[in-house]
Amino acid sequence: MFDVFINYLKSKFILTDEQVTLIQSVCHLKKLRKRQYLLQEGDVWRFNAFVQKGLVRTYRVDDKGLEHIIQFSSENWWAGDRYSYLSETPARCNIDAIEESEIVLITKADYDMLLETIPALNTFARMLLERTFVAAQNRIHADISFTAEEKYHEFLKTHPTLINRVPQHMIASYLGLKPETLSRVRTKK
Amino acid sequence: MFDVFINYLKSKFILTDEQVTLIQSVCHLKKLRKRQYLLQEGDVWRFNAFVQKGLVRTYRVDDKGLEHIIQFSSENWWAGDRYSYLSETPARCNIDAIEESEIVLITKADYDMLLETIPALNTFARMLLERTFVAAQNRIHADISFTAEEKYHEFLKTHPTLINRVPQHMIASYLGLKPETLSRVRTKK
DNA sequence: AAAAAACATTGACATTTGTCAAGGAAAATT
DNA sequence: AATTTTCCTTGACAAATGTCAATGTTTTTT
Repeated sequence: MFDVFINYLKSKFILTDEQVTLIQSVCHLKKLRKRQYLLQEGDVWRFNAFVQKGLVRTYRVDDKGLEHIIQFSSENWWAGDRYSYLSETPARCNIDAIEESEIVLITKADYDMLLETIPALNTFARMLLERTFVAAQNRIHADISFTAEEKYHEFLKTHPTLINRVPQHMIASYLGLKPETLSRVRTKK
Repeated sequence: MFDVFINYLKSKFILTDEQVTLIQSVCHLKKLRKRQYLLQEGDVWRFNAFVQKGLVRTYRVDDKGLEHIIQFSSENWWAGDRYSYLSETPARCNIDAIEESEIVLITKADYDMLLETIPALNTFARMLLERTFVAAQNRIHADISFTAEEKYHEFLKTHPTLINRVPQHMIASYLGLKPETLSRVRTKK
């Protein structure tokens, strides 16, 4: 049931059988249909969420009703609204499924317990956060430096597997472009 | 000599006198003149750097020689190229002083030792990283969603103290705008 | 105090990107 | 298989932002 998740963890650091059992005991499986919300704006996000299968998006909606995609999370990635999680305030993000998905949820209390009990998980979690931050800074760099065309090619490089799974207008949203602009950028080359 | 740094740490968590002494024993003070490099592209970044006084910028230079500012770090903030630090590869960022500055440097080896020796520092470092990541995501959101004018007002809100210390063309660079555009945005209101 | 360098503003114009509307293709649903 | 919905593309035009050049100001250096 949590095989993908456990294998992911095992590929990152060493786990004893007891630790595996402990982790599994706090995991909850959530299945999402396409378009189903994992988190809706206004609710507090209280989990660590790992995508075992499928693809979800994290996005915000502005005053004009436009969606702006902050992140895609496919298999073996994490999803969530870290701000809501840390501050325990209502989320400004929505998360929903682009494809039918399978998510492993662990509550904050359980996750903190795991961090304390399993030192290797703690170390891994920090490394993951560090790398995630580096990726975020690279994206900022692209956002402030690149033209529409360069942004698109950067996306192809950094997310090669997503191109065929994510509708183009969502890639445009992620890049801060209008769908028409992305369409033109793509045909130009 | 490291008073500002030690007071910063003490304001974040409790430190014993021995821990203070230990920390001080691995700190190095670096004074920067205006425009002096703290890190130059191509060198490997090997430190944790805390700004005690002054103001530095982290930026990248593109093919056309244009500078794109990733981050400003003033008193009581950190600076560095985390990617270079983690991967021990040549930095793509430059860091230099906007004002005469005073930086506390701790090497990676010493910093890791501190993390292991002082559990409260470890916890604090993770919390700091988490909050920094949230801030980075908020900036991404602004970059992909806002108009030039909105970006500027967001900057006023999130960095109120920097407006009078950072030349406008650098704020423009941070926001991904041209200096002329920022100038026009400012006078329009 | 004078000279030099860096900085900000403005105008005229170019380019990029966005907007709106329409049509057709692809995918999901019935 | 038919229908509906979502998605992508295209054209004509609008708006936002960038480019270039000139000028005056401020700040830094000498």
